[in-house]
Order: sequence, then structure tokens, then C-alpha cells
Amino acid sequence: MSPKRSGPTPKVDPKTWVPVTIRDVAKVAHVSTGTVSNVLNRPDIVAESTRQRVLDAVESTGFIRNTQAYQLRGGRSHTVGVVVLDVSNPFFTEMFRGAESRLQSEGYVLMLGSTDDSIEREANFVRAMEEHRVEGVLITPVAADLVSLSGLKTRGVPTVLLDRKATADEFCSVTVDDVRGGELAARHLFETGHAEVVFVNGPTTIRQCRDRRQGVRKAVRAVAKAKKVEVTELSVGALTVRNGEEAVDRILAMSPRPTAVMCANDLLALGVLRGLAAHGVRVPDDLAVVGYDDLIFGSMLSPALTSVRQPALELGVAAAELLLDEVRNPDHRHREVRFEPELMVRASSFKSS
Amino acid sequence: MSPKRSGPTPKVDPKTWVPVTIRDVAKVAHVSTGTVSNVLNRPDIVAESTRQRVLDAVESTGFIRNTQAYQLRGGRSHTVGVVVLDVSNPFFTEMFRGAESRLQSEGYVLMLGSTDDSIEREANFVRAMEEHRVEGVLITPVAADLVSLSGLKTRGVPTVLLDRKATADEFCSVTVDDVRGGELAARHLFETGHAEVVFVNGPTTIRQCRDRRQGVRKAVRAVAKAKKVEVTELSVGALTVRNGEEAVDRILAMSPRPTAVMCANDLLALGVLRGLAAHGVRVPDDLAVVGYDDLIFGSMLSPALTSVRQPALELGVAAAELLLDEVRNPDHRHREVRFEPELMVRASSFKSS
DNA sequence: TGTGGTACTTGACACGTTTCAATAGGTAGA
DNA sequence: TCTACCTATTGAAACGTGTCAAGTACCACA
Repeated sequence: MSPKRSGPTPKVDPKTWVPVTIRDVAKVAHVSTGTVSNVLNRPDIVAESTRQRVLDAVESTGFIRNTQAYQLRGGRSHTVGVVVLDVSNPFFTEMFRGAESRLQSEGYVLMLGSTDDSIEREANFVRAMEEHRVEGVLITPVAADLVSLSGLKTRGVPTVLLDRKATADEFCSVTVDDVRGGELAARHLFETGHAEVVFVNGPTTIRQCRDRRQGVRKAVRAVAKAKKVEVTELSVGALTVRNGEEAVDRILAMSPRPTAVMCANDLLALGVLRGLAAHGVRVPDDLAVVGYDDLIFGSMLSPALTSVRQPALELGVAAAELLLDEVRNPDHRHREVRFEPELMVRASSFKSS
Repeated sequence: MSPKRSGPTPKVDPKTWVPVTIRDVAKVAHVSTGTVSNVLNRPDIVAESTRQRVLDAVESTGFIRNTQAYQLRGGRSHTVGVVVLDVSNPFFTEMFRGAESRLQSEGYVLMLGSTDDSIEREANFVRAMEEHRVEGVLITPVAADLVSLSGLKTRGVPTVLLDRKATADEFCSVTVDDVRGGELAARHLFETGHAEVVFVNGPTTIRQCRDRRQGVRKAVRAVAKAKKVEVTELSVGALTVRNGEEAVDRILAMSPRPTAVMCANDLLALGVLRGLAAHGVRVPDDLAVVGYDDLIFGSMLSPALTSVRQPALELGVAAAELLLDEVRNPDHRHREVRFEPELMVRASSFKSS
């Protein structure tokens, strides 16, 4: 019943599965290995009766094609590597989902790794994926420069940067216009009558924070002629709930008292909301609050949080699309697919007066 | 400069990377392929000067070992497959993180796939992973029976079930005691003085829902002698925010009016909270609310949501540990690692009176 | 019976690596 | 000088698959 290996039978633990090769199948079906291979890859050129016999043999032996041998012979690996900063961040998971849904339908399997902002881990992953001969890589690079990706470039591994711009001679990329997002949020506050706004921002070593700040300034300039607005920037050490909560004291101590708070991120905004609640400050009546990222729970808070949505899923799909083009299209040109953020206006910024 | 392939040079697009093999390296270093292999795998047995020469050649050619060839020759794949129901569910992402952190340090790369509850997709993933000769699989099976995993079993692929029990002769598994979790939550309500409790539960086709209900009943029986308590079960179609919100009308229509609501899941609880807020019902003063899962945002709501925490990260680590044992230890025995859920008491169930 | 053609099937080779028996070159002891 | 032994290196075989030139069997037709 169970297939035996040819040659001198090695001592075999009965619990151990003896790998079934195409040769074993051939033996069972009384054909050559070439015919088995044909049945598997070009079923049309083999006679009906033979084909059936081979298929039965495949079934009865439990044969499973060895991808490494297939690949070694010249086949494709049907594998794509995805390297993100942090899998547990919903933004990245959503992006992964998007890429997965697109690539899965093309028969690819995804390898996933989190770098946790470590250059070393990133290098390890990229290395491992190159060794596995992935057909492409989707990556959120850790470092500002792209030297860590030079290997991918010189070896011609199709690569798409996620949420990170690159010049056309380097890589394809999918991005969200963070400047625009910052502008949208700020403009919204100005338009709803707020003139004294606090911008709680994270460290400017993070590109997203820099860009969003730039957007805020742009909105200020745009509105400056029509009315007088004042934006004070408050810098915090990290984009976390705690940092947002801690910022509240500084916000309430400001004079003149601001009427709105814009946060570089939803977690900060959440912290701010909690801090304000603890101080008995009503939102949005006493103080309006706007976040950024539109994390899933934002819409479930009360008051629901106004936020800037980033189309993470679409980013993932687009990245997959770019990758597929680079893999298949010989005249592929690198390009950037830029997404527009969208302001989701909810109760936290709704001026009831 | 750029390495050429031996034999009749095929027409090579200059943009295309010519794969560098161990043979190319050997040629550059003026040694045999065997020596290159030795430098890579057992550096100690090759002379210092030769080793250096080979390493230089590896560097200058940009050689990257071909894993498929390595593997075909008998090496390990250093790959583990992870199949979950839904990557965007935080519970699974956390679990993935746990497994990743453990397996990464052992040099494994993870392949990830979401089945979205589709048997067919599950089969495809498992198939693909077997073809890739993963060393093991971590999986949340879709179906109640385990027939879809019989292939893994007969072929001896080390497999660990996630959040799903199996008998010892089948697979290893990591689980959370949902009965206990349900019991904890219900008991907490009884102990804080609630006698009229609504249990908003999802479809009992879901094992978790069945188990949690069983826990609730257990708590009722345990407390029955000491005092009289009444638990009414309210069944909803799915574990979503919307379903929770819709359940509120039915809750408020009940007579006698319950004093506490226990939800089978945090999303339901969130919906209930929103619905109650819309009706002007105060939490916890008019009605206490308890959830399940302890999703990250629960602690950030106001009132913060009391919930049952599942140690997802630890589950992932434990699963990885079981897998490693099965891969390495010849006397491995299947076992179940069961985790205890933990009740996180917060404001939503705190009786202020 | 021979010829040509069709419809399948075969078997050896290549892919890139590791392993291992064989060999070369050197050194020390007799 | 011969032998024995060690160290360092070599080269061929093997892993499981797909491809393709070559082969076989069969049939129809002259």
C-alpha cells in the first residue's frame, strides 16, 4: 500500500512519510516519468486511458509535486515576499490583505515578515527571500536611503515600495499623499470656524509626520488672506495613546485657549480624547478633535472621531498590480501610484453651535 | 565585470540579471565547486587563504545561494506555513506575531494565507505549502471535522492547530478555554450584584459561541444556591457591531429590565454601547456591559470596556514551540497547550452605587 | 507487402547544490 | 629513499522535475 523507495531501502521509521516522486507514480502507472510529467503539465497530449491511469496513480500514492525541483528546472517560484514594519499595525495588515487578494488569484503564495524598524532584520528577510527566489518583493523600507535594497535592484528582483516614494529609475511605489492629508484635516478645521488650532505631531524623523506638517502649513497659507488663523505645533516623542494623553495638560495650559486639536495619528487623538474626558472638557463643544489614519475603532468612539482615511487595502492591490506588471511585462516602466487621502468627518469635529 | 554564463551565451537582455551559480564563484576563485560549497557550509575545513579567496569571489559576483537546489539535495526548507481565517483580525495578527518572533530566531521564514472561511481556499493554501515543502504548518481549520488536514497527517507534515482543540493522536494544538472565559465574565456580573443578565450570543455553529455559553451556564449553576440569578440568551446572526446595535431594542424591551449585558464578543459589545448611548441609557449606571476578546480599542472607550482577554501572542509563541518540538524531537508527542483567559475589569461593568 | 503518417511514449539530460570517495601534496619518522 | 599519515582539494553522483529528440505501434492507403 504505502509507496516504497527504490534502491537499498533505508531504515524507515513507519511514522515517517517516504516522499513520493514522479518516478514512483510512473512505476505504479506503468509509464515513464516523462509521461507522468506530461499528464501533469500538458494533459492534452497524452491518451485518455493513459492519463486516467496516471491520475489514479497520483491519487493512490498521494504524490505532491516538489516545487524546488520544478523551480530548479526553470519554473517560476510562485512566491512573493512582503516585508512590513509591523504586522500588527492595521494599516499594514490591510495592505497585506489587498496584495494577498490580488496575488492569490494569480497563484502566488506570500511570505511575510515584520522588521520592527530593524535594519538588520530587514536585511535578513530580504536575504532569505532572495535565496528563496521570490518572484518579487513588496517592502516598507526601514532606512531613509535605499542602500539596503541595492541588491534587489542589481539582481533585478521586481520590487515595489509600500507607502514610500521612489524615483522612477529606482523602483515602483505606492504612496498616500500625506501632505494633502494634513492639508485636508487642517482646512476642515479652518472652514468650520476654528482659528486657534493645536497640531499634535510626532517626531519629524518620521516622513509621514514631516509631510503632514507640511500639509498643515499649506492649509494655513491658503487661508491666511481670508482670515487669521493660528496653528501651534506640539511635538511628542511617539505616536501612541499615552503620548496623546500626556499632551492634554499642555494643551489646556495654552493661552489663548485653542478651539481645536489636530493629531498626527488616531492613537494620539484617542489619547487626547481620553485626557480631555478626564478633565471634563466636552468634545466637540469645548474642543474639536481630528485624527489621522481612520483606524477601525475611530468611528465607534463617542463622539466618533473625525479622521483622514488612508486606503490601505487599495494600496496593497495597487502594489500587487505594479509587481505583476514588472514580472510579466518586458517593457515595464517604474512608476508611482499615489493615492488621495480622504477626510472622514464625524462628530468629534462637528461644531454644534 | 558582470558575470557571464558558461556555454553558448543565450541572448541576454542587459537589464536582466544573469544568475550567479556556485560554479561561477568557483571559476572566479580558481577552485572547484566542492570547495566553494565547503566554504559556505563548513568553513573550518578549508585553508585560510582559499577561504578568503572564495569569500571575495562570492562578494564580487553577488552570489546568492539557490534554496531550491539546496533543498533538493536534501536540505531543509526553513519555511513554515501559517493559515488563518482572516489576517485583518487582530487576534490572528497577534498570534502570527507570536509565532513569527519565535520562528524567526530559528531562521524560519513564514508563508501566510487567509482562508476567509473558505474550504476551497484552505485546500489551495495547504496544497501550495505542501508543494513548497514547508517544514510545518500552523493552521486555524475552517471545517469542524479535520478531513481537510488528513493529507498533512498522512504525509507527516508537523501541524499545530490554532485556537482549536484536537485529540492527541491527531495534532498538537493551542487553545483558550472559552468555557472558562464565559464563566469568568458571567460570574463577575453575578458577584457585582447583577441578577438579571442578558447574554448576547452569536450563532452556535461557532464553537467559541457554544463554549462561552456553556461557561455562562456553569456560572449560573455555581451561584444558584447562594442567590437567584436569571440569564436570558439573545441570539444574533453574526458577531458584528451592527448586530450588537440592533440587539439593543430587544434588550430594552425586556421585562423585567436587565441590569447587565454580557456579549460574546467585543464588537457586539461595542454595538450595544453605541445603541445604548443613542437611547440615553447610561453605562454602567443603568446597565453594565461586558465584552469578550479584549480588542485593543476596548480599553480606550469611555466607559472603558470590561472584557475577557485572550493571550493571542502567547498562543502564537506556544504554537511555534510545539511545532519546533515536532520538527526536531524524534519522541515528540502531540499535546494541547491550553491558555486561561483573563477578565479585564474596567469601567463599563463597575457598579458605582 | 511496403510506405508514409499519425498518435503516443520514452529516456536521457539539465537545473544548482551538497556530499563523499579519491587524490594530490606535503611532512615527519624510519 | 621509502612509508605512513595528515591536510586540502577535487570531481562526479544524486536530489526530483520538465523538455525534447528519438522511438514505437498502429493504421490507412497504394
